[in-house]
Amino acid sequence: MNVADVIVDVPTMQTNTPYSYLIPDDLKGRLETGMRVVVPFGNGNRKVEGFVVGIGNLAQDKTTTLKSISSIMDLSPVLNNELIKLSSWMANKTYSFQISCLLTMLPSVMKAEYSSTVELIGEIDDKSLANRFKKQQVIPFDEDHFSKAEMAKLSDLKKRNQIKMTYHVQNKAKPKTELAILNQITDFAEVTQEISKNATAQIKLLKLLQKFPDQPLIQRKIVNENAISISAINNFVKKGFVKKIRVEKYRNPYKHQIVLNKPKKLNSDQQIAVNKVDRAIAQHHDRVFLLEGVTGSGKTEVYLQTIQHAINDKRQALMLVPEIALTPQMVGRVKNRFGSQVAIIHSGLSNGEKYDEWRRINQGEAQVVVGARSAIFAPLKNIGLIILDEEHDASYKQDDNPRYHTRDVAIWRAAYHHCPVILGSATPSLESRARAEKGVYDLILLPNRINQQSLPQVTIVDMTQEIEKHGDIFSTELLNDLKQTINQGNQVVLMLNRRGFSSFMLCRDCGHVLMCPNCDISLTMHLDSHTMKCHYCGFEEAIPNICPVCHSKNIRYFGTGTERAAQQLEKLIPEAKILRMDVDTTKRKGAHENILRKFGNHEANVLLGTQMIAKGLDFPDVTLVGVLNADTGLDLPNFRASERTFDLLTQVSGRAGRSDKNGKVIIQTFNPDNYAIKLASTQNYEKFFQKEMELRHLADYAPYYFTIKVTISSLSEHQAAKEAYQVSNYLKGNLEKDTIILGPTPRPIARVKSRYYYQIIIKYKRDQNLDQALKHVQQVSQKEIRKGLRIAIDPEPVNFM
DNA sequence: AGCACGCCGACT
DNA sequence: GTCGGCGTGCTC
Repeated sequence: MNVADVIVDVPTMQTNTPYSYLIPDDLKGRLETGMRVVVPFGNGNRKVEGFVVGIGNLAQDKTTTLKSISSIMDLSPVLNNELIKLSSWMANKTYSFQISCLLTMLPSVMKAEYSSTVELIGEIDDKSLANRFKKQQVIPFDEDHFSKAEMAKLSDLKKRNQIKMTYHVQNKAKPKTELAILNQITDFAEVTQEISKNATAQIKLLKLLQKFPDQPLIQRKIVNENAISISAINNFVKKGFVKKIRVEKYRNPYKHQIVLNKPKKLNSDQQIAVNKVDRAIAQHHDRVFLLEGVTGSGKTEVYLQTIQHAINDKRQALMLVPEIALTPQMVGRVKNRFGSQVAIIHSGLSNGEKYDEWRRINQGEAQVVVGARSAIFAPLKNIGLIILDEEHDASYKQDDNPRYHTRDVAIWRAAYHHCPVILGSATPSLESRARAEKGVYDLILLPNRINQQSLPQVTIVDMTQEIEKHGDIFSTELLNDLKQTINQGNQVVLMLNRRGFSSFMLCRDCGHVLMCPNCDISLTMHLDSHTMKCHYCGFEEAIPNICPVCHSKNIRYFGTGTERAAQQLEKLIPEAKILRMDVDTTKRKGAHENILRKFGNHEANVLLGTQMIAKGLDFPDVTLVGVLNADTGLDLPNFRASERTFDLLTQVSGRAGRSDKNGKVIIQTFNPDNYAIKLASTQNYEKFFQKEMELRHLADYAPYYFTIKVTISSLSEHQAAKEAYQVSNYLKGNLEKDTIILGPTPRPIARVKSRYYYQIIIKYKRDQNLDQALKHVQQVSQKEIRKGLRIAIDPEPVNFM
């Protein structure tokens, strides 16, 4: 056991494989698989972080001389075998580097920080450079801190050994540690002879060591629990019988004095669902259940009770929710049921807090983990149940490398742990629902709202008939209902899926539309910040008074965002007290909770927001929901546009009438006959599913075909286009005949952050050559990649912009 | 990624 | 003639 296989933190195609390192004697016995290490890599004395993925003996046929591991970064492993296996599966499945997968599975503080220093050894004649070394011989090396001439001088000095570069790998993850001792004795009989008979403390310590010869013993515990003094321990250190080391300090699992909520009584549908899942938990069966329940049907109670069963079975539960549904309301329900056994991972935690929570889970102190996408990698060791709430939600797909889908990872982990998965939704993804149809998943229906509440009454308002009357935002019907609801003391949720005040500026004289200088997208006006903003790259500039092209004063702003809607509504209904909730008002930490708390306390009667208000909110006094423009998602260049619209409308409608009061929903649209809008108004998922399946079948899209999006981008449009055609030609020549290749085409928003994007869509049912062809593409384009080209391979993309 | 090696153009 | 530009290969 003298060699460790290490995945190094060098994310490239060529280094995407384990490298072998010798384990130096002083690290033997301490190094374990799953630990992070610092290793030398490449020329000079460059050091990088790496993950030990295996320990073994040096293969006989290895002729290369191996380098040695420099140091260990962790006191105990941060990865178990399951997660190491998962990372390699994931890398393969998402066409990404294993190191990227490993790093996304862990809290961000585990990614090392790199820096380097230069030490002056000889003399330098260069004046400016000599100045830098005036105060000290060792200075930090930062490439853009030195001029080009100085850099040249430095590399020259280095060649002549006049300076020395040192590379540092900083570990940002600093768990609390405490002193422990590690046994060094091999022959206990011999040592026993050596110790004087009246040294009682030493004899006691020796016996303790003999009992646990291989594990570190915590000094504090030896002193407190065995009544052995520190001086006896230090004596042993002097004699070389033990070595002092630092080990991670384990938190005391605190017992929370919290009144736990009792399980609620289930209706018969819920009971059937719970029973089915329970059976799978008990039988260690990795079954996938699709729990399809209308909004308000009590899915959460099913989750909570099945989680309880996993715990009763001495196993753990993992519950995933979309980030925006991770509201205090939802978290509260889980915490109140399971108390201190719950770990919550949400975006509001600082990196340090996330690390603490992660360690708690890793130490086995949490039995239930709740979190958004990345929580699927929680280091639970004995999972009995995995839940994906709102399984259709787009946020479950990671939009950059590694482009994994949480659902796939969940199913992989469930298979590993032999436990069931619940995919819950009122509007399942077509893929999941189709799988349930085929019997791959087990379909469980919750067709009724709990307590026999009726679904809210939904009215579709045709805005093409309304536009003349009140500007273009509020229809007469919605205004009347708003007034009525507010006067009755009830509350309203209004959704407008567009941020800002106006979505674009148009010059009436020359037709110029103000665009982002870095992206092919118009700038949105924000009154809050008095700027024109780009929603893609964050560019901001002052709001112009005149057209920047023809200098005409005749400029107008079009398109309505949440800001303008709020302003208009204040004018139209003065008694409306409005809370606005969108990316702009929730940026600050805790702002999200704040807004919802205020709304819950009736400090406002209208909650106006973007799609982030559609999910999970449960306010009993909301009796009216208004969708100001149901069309925003419909014309996106995405084959899931209808699905998204149906989902969004169904979700937001579900916010109305959740207690004993009846709810009403008004959907304003310019496409009153659109099937997604019509069917959402009756919450008819089944019919929508049938209709959408027909269309997907006709257009050869999911779930009938798998999709892969290949995006080629570069700062040079020419390079991107050229390479895109080369890639597409290669694929056309190497994929099977019934695989469909669309493109290359410029992406719908062809330029973002000054990069030009081309994309190719591959649609296939089964293609044996696909994997190899795509890997070939990644391999072959290395040259272009060096010149700034990027190739992103995205299996089952959710975003086409 | 980061470094060395090696091959070509523009300069004291 | 040499210096240094960048294209290419390699890292246990």
